[in-house]
Amino acid sequence: MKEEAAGVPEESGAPRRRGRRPGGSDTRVALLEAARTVFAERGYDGATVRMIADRAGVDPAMVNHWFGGKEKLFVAALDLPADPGAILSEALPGDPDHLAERVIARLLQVWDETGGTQLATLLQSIASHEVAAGLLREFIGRVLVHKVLSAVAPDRPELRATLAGSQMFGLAFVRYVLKVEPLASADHATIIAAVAPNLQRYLTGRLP
Amino acid sequence: MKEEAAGVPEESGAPRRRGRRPGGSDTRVALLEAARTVFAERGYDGATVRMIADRAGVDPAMVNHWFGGKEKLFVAALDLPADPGAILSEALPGDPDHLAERVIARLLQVWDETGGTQLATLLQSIASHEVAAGLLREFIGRVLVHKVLSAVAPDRPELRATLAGSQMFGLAFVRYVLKVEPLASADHATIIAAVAPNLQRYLTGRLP
DNA sequence: GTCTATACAACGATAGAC
DNA sequence: GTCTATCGTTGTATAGAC
Repeated sequence: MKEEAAGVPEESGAPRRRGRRPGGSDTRVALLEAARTVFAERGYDGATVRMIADRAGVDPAMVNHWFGGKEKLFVAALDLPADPGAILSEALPGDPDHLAERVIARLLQVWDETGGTQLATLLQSIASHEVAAGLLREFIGRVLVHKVLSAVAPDRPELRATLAGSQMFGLAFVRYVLKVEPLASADHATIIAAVAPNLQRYLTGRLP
Repeated sequence: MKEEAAGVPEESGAPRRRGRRPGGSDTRVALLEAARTVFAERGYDGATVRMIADRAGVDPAMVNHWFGGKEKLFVAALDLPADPGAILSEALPGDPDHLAERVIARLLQVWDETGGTQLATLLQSIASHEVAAGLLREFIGRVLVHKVLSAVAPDRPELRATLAGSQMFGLAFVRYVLKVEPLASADHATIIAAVAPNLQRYLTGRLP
């Protein structure tokens, strides 16, 4: 507990104005951006509300005011590095036997756009937090199964989707989070040639 | 590495003795065992030094004394929930064309032994902690590459190892951490039949 | 004037260090 | 064992938009 209210040891470089800000500024958006950055750098537990508020240049209490707590802010900030549904829709048209190649190529392209850091964050968040795990579970079940597989494969779409998801999840994790060589530095062509046949088997091949 | 299995007592209900312990007992080993249990149950951040010390029946200060801090204890404790090297060695003898089946079968057996919870926390620790990520990186590079692949496949052992690792990592994560159905509840035979051909291709098949 | 976004202070909890 | 730092959260007074 702190009782030293008399002395003023605190010196902030920039005096923050109290009360409502002038019309232009938007605390909510600033918090979301800061949250994405800080969660990306430190993970869920490592990121503190105070860090995020600092980065956004606002008071920590704003997190509660706008989002209702750290966890809710996390969920709001986890607003997808790229829209997976859109990516899959793009890959669907064309030869079904080469669907896997198109999917992997597009995913690698999107993942590498930010140097993989944004994806790494998402994966770490998913791994370390129940809420994020639930989000991914829902995504795999809904988008992957009913959007892709029902269009190309008749039998066991759920099993195919989870198998395909496990391969892509593992690939993403090893490449962008764990950064194991040589996979971390391999070019897209190599990865596509290596992984596409396996993914294709999960999607449309013969399963037990 | 194996530390001597000196009579390590279970913690439950044992009254805490004071002063120097009799010759046979080993605080270091007790802490390591306690650390494995607690890290497995709560993850890295969720596990506290006090919990571990409590479980080991020793003072928290012993963690600093013997290991120099929580992180160092973690590294020391993460010396295998089940020995992957041994598992791979067991799977090596036999028809090389069915190596993947044997590996997956054995891994599933070990993973499921604890209901998957121990594996789940290990994976989460790997995902959320730099140290653990480094450990896995080293494991994939050293054990997988030089122990398995050099015995069965001549070309690109590192790439094969990382690809195989990504598939098994993804499978483990989706099944035990994310618990996505139907993969989470699928029986071993189904998973083996589904995944083994893909893993086999990474291990010994034709690669670009 | 009313409403609300804001800043500041402090709380109880807890974990790691000494 | 004790101490200290810091966490997420809450209460409250205030400044500015409407």
